[in-house]
Amino acid sequence: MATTTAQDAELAGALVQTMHVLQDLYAETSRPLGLTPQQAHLLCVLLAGPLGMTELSRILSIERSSLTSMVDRLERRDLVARIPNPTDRRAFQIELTDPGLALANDAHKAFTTRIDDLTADLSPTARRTLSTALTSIFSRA
Amino acid sequence: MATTTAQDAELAGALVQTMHVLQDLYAETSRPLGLTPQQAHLLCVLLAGPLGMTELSRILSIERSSLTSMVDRLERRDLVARIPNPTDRRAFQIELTDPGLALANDAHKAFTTRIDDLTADLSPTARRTLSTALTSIFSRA
DNA sequence: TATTGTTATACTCTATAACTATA
DNA sequence: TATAGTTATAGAGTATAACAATA
Repeated sequence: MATTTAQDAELAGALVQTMHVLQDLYAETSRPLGLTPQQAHLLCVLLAGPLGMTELSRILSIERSSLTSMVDRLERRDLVARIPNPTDRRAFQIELTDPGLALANDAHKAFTTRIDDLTADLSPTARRTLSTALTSIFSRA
Repeated sequence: MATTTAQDAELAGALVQTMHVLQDLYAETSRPLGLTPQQAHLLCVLLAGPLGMTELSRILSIERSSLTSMVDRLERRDLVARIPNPTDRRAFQIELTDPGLALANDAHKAFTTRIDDLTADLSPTARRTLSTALTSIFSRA
Protein backbone atom coordinates (compact mmCIF):
# COMPACT_ATOMS: atom_id res chain seq x y z
CA MET A 1 0.00 0.00 0.00
CA ALA A 2 3.02 2.25 0.20
CA THR A 3 2.62 3.18 -3.44
CA THR A 4 -1.03 4.23 -3.21
CA THR A 5 -1.58 7.64 -1.72
CA ALA A 6 -4.60 9.82 -1.21
CA GLN A 7 -3.46 11.84 -4.18
CA ASP A 8 -3.47 8.76 -6.38
CA ALA A 9 -7.07 8.10 -5.46
CA GLU A 10 -7.96 11.70 -6.12
CA LEU A 11 -6.42 11.67 -9.56
CA ALA A 12 -7.90 8.32 -10.52
CA GLY A 13 -11.30 9.50 -9.34
CA ALA A 14 -11.00 12.73 -11.28
CA LEU A 15 -10.10 10.80 -14.41
CA VAL A 16 -13.00 8.38 -14.03
CA GLN A 17 -15.37 11.28 -13.56
CA THR A 18 -13.89 13.03 -16.57
CA MET A 19 -14.49 9.91 -18.62
CA HIS A 20 -18.13 9.67 -17.57
CA VAL A 21 -18.87 13.34 -18.18
CA LEU A 22 -17.25 13.20 -21.60
CA GLN A 23 -19.11 9.99 -22.45
CA ASP A 24 -22.41 11.68 -21.66
CA LEU A 25 -21.42 14.72 -23.65
CA TYR A 26 -20.39 12.52 -26.56
CA ALA A 27 -23.74 10.74 -26.47
CA GLU A 28 -25.74 13.95 -26.19
CA THR A 29 -23.86 15.41 -29.09
CA SER A 30 -24.15 12.39 -31.36
CA ARG A 31 -27.83 11.80 -30.83
CA PRO A 32 -29.25 14.90 -32.55
CA LEU A 33 -27.13 13.95 -35.56
CA GLY A 34 -28.88 10.57 -35.71
CA LEU A 35 -25.78 8.70 -34.54
CA THR A 36 -24.98 6.48 -31.61
CA PRO A 37 -21.73 7.36 -29.83
CA GLN A 38 -20.14 4.26 -31.36
CA GLN A 39 -21.20 5.26 -34.85
CA ALA A 40 -19.87 8.76 -34.32
CA HIS A 41 -16.57 7.33 -33.12
CA LEU A 42 -16.30 5.09 -36.16
CA LEU A 43 -17.02 7.90 -38.59
CA CYS A 44 -14.55 10.21 -36.88
CA VAL A 45 -11.81 7.59 -37.01
CA LEU A 46 -12.36 7.35 -40.75
CA LEU A 47 -11.78 11.09 -41.10
CA ALA A 48 -8.08 10.22 -41.08
CA GLY A 49 -8.55 8.02 -44.14
CA PRO A 50 -9.97 4.64 -45.23
CA LEU A 51 -9.16 1.55 -43.19
CA GLY A 52 -9.58 -2.21 -43.50
CA MET A 53 -11.99 -4.04 -41.22
CA THR A 54 -9.29 -5.61 -39.09
CA GLU A 55 -7.45 -2.35 -38.56
CA LEU A 56 -10.65 -0.49 -37.82
CA SER A 57 -11.79 -3.10 -35.31
CA ARG A 58 -8.44 -2.80 -33.57
CA ILE A 59 -8.71 0.98 -33.33
CA LEU A 60 -12.27 0.80 -32.02
CA SER A 61 -11.38 -2.06 -29.66
CA ILE A 62 -14.21 -4.28 -30.86
CA GLU A 63 -14.31 -7.69 -32.51
CA ARG A 64 -14.35 -7.84 -36.29
CA SER A 65 -17.74 -9.55 -36.19
CA SER A 66 -19.16 -6.67 -34.17
CA LEU A 67 -17.75 -4.24 -36.67
CA THR A 68 -19.36 -6.10 -39.57
CA SER A 69 -22.84 -5.27 -38.34
CA MET A 70 -21.95 -1.67 -37.53
CA VAL A 71 -20.57 -1.16 -41.01
CA ASP A 72 -23.64 -2.88 -42.47
CA ARG A 73 -25.91 -0.36 -40.78
CA LEU A 74 -23.79 2.63 -41.79
CA GLU A 75 -23.47 1.36 -45.33
CA ARG A 76 -27.25 0.98 -45.60
CA ARG A 77 -27.50 4.66 -44.68
CA ASP A 78 -24.88 5.53 -47.28
CA LEU A 79 -22.47 6.94 -44.70
CA VAL A 80 -19.62 4.54 -45.45
CA ALA A 81 -18.70 2.28 -48.36
CA ARG A 82 -16.81 -0.99 -48.67
CA ILE A 83 -14.20 -0.51 -51.36
CA PRO A 84 -12.56 -3.71 -52.67
CA ASN A 85 -8.84 -3.83 -52.03
CA PRO A 86 -7.14 -4.33 -55.40
CA THR A 87 -4.11 -6.08 -53.92
CA ASP A 88 -5.99 -8.48 -51.62
CA ARG A 89 -9.26 -9.88 -52.80
CA ARG A 90 -10.28 -10.86 -49.25
CA ALA A 91 -10.10 -7.32 -47.96
CA PHE A 92 -12.02 -4.06 -48.12
CA GLN A 93 -11.21 -0.49 -47.37
CA ILE A 94 -13.97 1.18 -45.40
CA GLU A 95 -14.28 4.78 -46.45
CA LEU A 96 -16.59 7.69 -45.79
CA THR A 97 -19.08 8.58 -48.49
CA ASP A 98 -19.71 12.26 -49.15
CA PRO A 99 -22.66 12.38 -46.76
CA GLY A 100 -20.64 10.34 -44.28
CA LEU A 101 -17.78 12.80 -44.48
CA ALA A 102 -20.11 15.73 -43.94
CA LEU A 103 -21.71 14.04 -40.94
CA ALA A 104 -18.36 13.04 -39.46
CA ASN A 105 -17.21 16.63 -39.73
CA ASP A 106 -20.41 17.83 -38.09
CA ALA A 107 -19.96 15.37 -35.25
CA HIS A 108 -16.33 16.27 -34.77
CA LYS A 109 -17.12 19.96 -34.73
CA ALA A 110 -19.99 19.44 -32.32
CA PHE A 111 -17.86 17.54 -29.78
CA THR A 112 -15.04 20.02 -30.03
CA THR A 113 -17.36 22.95 -29.53
CA ARG A 114 -18.97 21.40 -26.47
CA ILE A 115 -15.60 20.60 -24.91
CA ASP A 116 -14.26 24.02 -25.73
CA ASP A 117 -17.24 25.48 -23.91
CA LEU A 118 -16.40 23.43 -20.85
CA THR A 119 -12.76 24.48 -20.89
CA ALA A 120 -13.37 28.08 -21.91
CA ASP A 121 -12.37 29.47 -18.54
CA LEU A 122 -8.87 28.03 -18.62
CA SER A 123 -5.91 30.27 -19.30
CA PRO A 124 -3.87 29.48 -22.39
CA THR A 125 -1.12 28.21 -20.11
CA ALA A 126 -3.41 25.93 -18.16
CA ARG A 127 -4.87 24.69 -21.41
CA ARG A 128 -1.47 23.84 -22.79
CA THR A 129 -0.35 22.20 -19.58
CA LEU A 130 -3.44 20.03 -19.44
CA SER A 131 -3.25 19.07 -23.07
CA THR A 132 0.40 18.12 -22.77
CA ALA A 133 -0.14 16.09 -19.62
CA LEU A 134 -3.08 14.13 -21.02
CA THR A 135 -1.35 13.48 -24.32
CA SER A 136 1.77 12.16 -22.64
CA ILE A 137 -0.25 9.86 -20.39
CA PHE A 138 -2.88 8.60 -22.80
CA SER A 139 -1.31 8.64 -26.21
CA ARG A 140 -0.97 5.20 -27.70
CA ALA A 141 1.92 3.81 -29.63
CA MET B 1 -13.75 31.59 -35.48
CA ALA B 2 -11.82 34.06 -33.38
CA THR B 3 -12.55 32.03 -30.26
CA THR B 4 -11.32 28.71 -31.62
CA THR B 5 -7.58 28.32 -31.67
CA ALA B 6 -5.23 25.50 -32.49
CA GLN B 7 -4.77 25.01 -28.77
CA ASP B 8 -8.50 24.48 -28.30
CA ALA B 9 -8.45 21.74 -30.88
CA GLU B 10 -5.44 20.17 -29.23
CA LEU B 11 -7.05 20.13 -25.82
CA ALA B 12 -10.39 18.85 -27.07
CA GLY B 13 -8.60 16.12 -29.00
CA ALA B 14 -6.54 15.16 -25.98
CA LEU B 15 -9.68 14.92 -23.88
CA VAL B 16 -11.53 12.79 -26.45
CA GLN B 17 -8.54 10.46 -26.65
CA THR B 18 -8.36 10.32 -22.87
CA MET B 19 -12.02 9.34 -22.77
CA HIS B 20 -11.55 6.54 -25.30
CA VAL B 21 -8.46 5.13 -23.60
CA LEU B 22 -10.16 5.18 -20.22
CA GLN B 23 -13.30 3.58 -21.66
CA ASP B 24 -11.22 0.71 -23.02
CA LEU B 25 -9.40 0.36 -19.74
CA TYR B 26 -12.71 0.39 -17.88
CA ALA B 27 -14.08 -2.35 -20.13
CA GLU B 28 -10.93 -4.47 -19.87
CA THR B 29 -10.98 -4.18 -16.13
CA SER B 30 -14.68 -4.97 -15.69
CA ARG B 31 -14.74 -7.99 -17.93
CA PRO B 32 -12.61 -10.39 -15.88
CA LEU B 33 -14.90 -9.58 -12.95
CA GLY B 34 -17.88 -10.76 -14.99
CA LEU B 35 -19.26 -7.25 -15.37
CA THR B 36 -20.04 -5.01 -18.30
CA PRO B 37 -18.69 -1.48 -17.96
CA GLN B 38 -22.24 -0.25 -17.35
CA GLN B 39 -22.79 -2.77 -14.59
CA ALA B 40 -19.50 -1.84 -12.97
CA HIS B 41 -20.48 1.81 -13.13
CA LEU B 42 -23.84 1.10 -11.51
CA LEU B 43 -22.31 -0.93 -8.70
CA CYS B 44 -19.65 1.70 -8.04
CA VAL B 45 -22.27 4.46 -7.86
CA LEU B 46 -24.06 2.45 -5.20
CA LEU B 47 -20.88 2.34 -3.11
CA ALA B 48 -21.91 5.79 -1.90
CA GLY B 49 -25.19 4.40 -0.58
CA PRO B 50 -28.60 3.12 -1.74
CA LEU B 51 -30.54 5.10 -4.33
CA GLY B 52 -34.02 5.10 -5.83
CA MET B 53 -34.53 4.12 -9.45
CA THR B 54 -35.20 7.64 -10.64
CA GLU B 55 -32.16 9.08 -8.90
CA LEU B 56 -29.95 6.25 -10.11
CA SER B 57 -31.13 6.60 -13.69
CA ARG B 58 -30.33 10.31 -13.51
CA ILE B 59 -26.82 9.65 -12.24
CA LEU B 60 -26.17 7.02 -14.89
CA SER B 61 -27.76 9.17 -17.60
CA ILE B 62 -30.09 6.43 -18.78
CA GLU B 63 -33.87 6.12 -18.94
CA ARG B 64 -35.64 4.55 -16.01
CA SER B 65 -36.93 1.78 -18.26
CA SER B 66 -33.38 0.93 -19.27
CA LEU B 67 -32.37 0.81 -15.66
CA THR B 68 -35.19 -1.58 -14.81
CA SER B 69 -33.66 -4.31 -16.94
CA MET B 70 -30.15 -3.65 -15.69
CA VAL B 71 -31.29 -3.91 -12.09
CA ASP B 72 -33.26 -7.06 -12.96
CA ARG B 73 -30.10 -8.73 -14.21
CA LEU B 74 -28.00 -7.64 -11.24
CA GLU B 75 -30.70 -8.66 -8.80
CA ARG B 76 -30.90 -12.12 -10.38
CA ARG B 77 -27.18 -12.45 -9.67
CA ASP B 78 -27.71 -11.27 -6.09
CA LEU B 79 -25.48 -8.23 -6.55
CA VAL B 80 -28.14 -5.64 -5.72
CA ALA B 81 -31.51 -5.72 -3.96
CA ARG B 82 -34.69 -3.69 -4.27
CA ILE B 83 -35.62 -2.52 -0.78
CA PRO B 84 -39.16 -1.17 -0.37
CA ASN B 85 -39.25 2.45 0.65
CA PRO B 86 -41.28 2.69 3.86
CA THR B 87 -42.38 6.27 3.26
CA ASP B 88 -43.39 5.87 -0.41
CA ARG B 89 -44.96 2.63 -1.46
CA ARG B 90 -44.25 3.29 -5.13
CA ALA B 91 -40.51 3.50 -4.62
CA PHE B 92 -37.54 1.23 -3.97
CA GLN B 93 -34.06 1.80 -2.71
CA ILE B 94 -31.52 -0.09 -4.76
CA GLU B 95 -28.72 -1.27 -2.56
CA LEU B 96 -25.66 -3.46 -2.84
CA THR B 97 -25.86 -6.93 -1.37
CA ASP B 98 -22.80 -8.28 0.44
CA PRO B 99 -21.46 -9.97 -2.70
CA GLY B 100 -22.35 -6.84 -4.66
CA LEU B 101 -20.41 -4.68 -2.25
CA ALA B 102 -17.40 -6.95 -2.47
CA LEU B 103 -17.52 -6.93 -6.27
CA ALA B 104 -17.99 -3.17 -6.43
CA ASN B 105 -14.94 -2.72 -4.23
CA ASP B 106 -12.95 -5.10 -6.40
CA ALA B 107 -13.96 -3.20 -9.51
CA HIS B 108 -13.15 0.16 -7.98
CA LYS B 109 -9.79 -1.03 -6.80
CA ALA B 110 -9.02 -2.55 -10.18
CA PHE B 111 -9.76 0.67 -12.10
CA THR B 112 -7.83 2.76 -9.66
CA THR B 113 -4.83 0.48 -9.84
CA ARG B 114 -4.79 0.51 -13.63
CA ILE B 115 -5.06 4.28 -13.76
CA ASP B 116 -2.41 4.71 -11.11
CA ASP B 117 -0.12 2.58 -13.24
CA LEU B 118 -0.70 4.88 -16.19
CA THR B 119 -0.01 7.99 -14.15
CA ALA B 120 2.84 6.53 -12.11
CA ASP B 121 5.48 8.65 -13.79
CA LEU B 122 3.93 11.97 -12.82
CA SER B 123 5.43 14.04 -10.08
CA PRO B 124 3.26 14.72 -7.03
CA THR B 125 2.94 18.30 -8.20
CA ALA B 126 1.88 17.35 -11.71
CA ARG B 127 -0.55 14.85 -10.27
CA ARG B 128 -2.14 17.45 -8.03
CA THR B 129 -2.30 20.02 -10.81
CA LEU B 130 -3.98 17.58 -13.15
CA SER B 131 -6.43 16.37 -10.57
CA THR B 132 -7.41 19.91 -9.63
CA ALA B 133 -7.83 21.01 -13.23
CA LEU B 134 -10.01 18.05 -14.18
CA THR B 135 -12.13 18.31 -11.07
CA SER B 136 -12.78 21.99 -11.61
CA ILE B 137 -13.76 21.43 -15.24
CA PHE B 138 -15.77 18.24 -14.96
CA SER B 139 -17.32 18.24 -11.52
CA ARG B 140 -21.08 18.41 -11.61
CA ALA B 141 -23.37 20.39 -9.40
C1' DT C 1 -52.50 15.55 -11.61
C1' DA C 2 -47.77 14.27 -11.01
C1' DT C 3 -44.44 10.83 -9.91
C1' DT C 4 -42.39 6.00 -9.32
C1' DG C 5 -41.34 2.25 -11.48
C1' DT C 6 -42.60 -1.46 -14.93
C1' DT C 7 -43.90 -3.67 -19.38
C1' DA C 8 -43.81 -4.10 -24.32
C1' DT C 9 -41.28 -3.38 -28.26
C1' DA C 10 -37.60 -2.40 -31.36
C1' DC C 11 -32.79 -1.36 -32.33
C1' DT C 12 -28.03 -1.23 -31.48
C1' DC C 13 -23.74 -3.02 -29.50
C1' DT C 14 -20.99 -6.80 -28.41
C1' DA C 15 -18.79 -11.40 -27.99
C1' DT C 16 -18.00 -16.39 -29.29
C1' DA C 17 -17.82 -19.93 -32.53
C1' DA C 18 -17.94 -21.62 -36.96
C1' DC C 19 -17.48 -20.56 -41.62
C1' DT C 20 -15.81 -18.96 -46.71
C1' DA C 21 -12.53 -17.14 -49.61
C1' DT C 22 -8.05 -15.74 -50.41
C1' DA C 23 -3.10 -15.35 -49.28
C1' DT D 1 -1.57 -22.69 -42.60
C1' DA D 2 -2.76 -18.07 -41.66
C1' DT D 3 -5.50 -14.05 -42.47
C1' DA D 4 -9.71 -11.05 -43.99
C1' DG D 5 -14.11 -10.76 -43.35
C1' DT D 6 -18.86 -12.82 -42.66
C1' DT D 7 -22.73 -15.47 -40.58
C1' DA D 8 -25.27 -17.35 -36.79
C1' DT D 9 -26.48 -16.83 -32.31
C1' DA D 10 -27.14 -15.00 -27.80
C1' DG D 11 -27.09 -11.60 -24.38
C1' DA D 12 -26.76 -6.83 -22.84
C1' DG D 13 -27.70 -1.76 -23.28
C1' DT D 14 -30.83 1.74 -24.74
C1' DA D 15 -34.94 4.56 -26.04
C1' DT D 16 -40.01 5.38 -26.75
C1' DA D 17 -44.62 4.74 -25.55
C1' DA D 18 -48.10 3.06 -22.75
C1' DC D 19 -49.28 1.52 -18.32
C1' DA D 20 -50.33 0.59 -12.97
C1' DA D 21 -49.93 2.06 -8.43
C1' DT D 22 -49.27 5.61 -5.30
C1' DA D 23 -48.63 10.44 -3.85
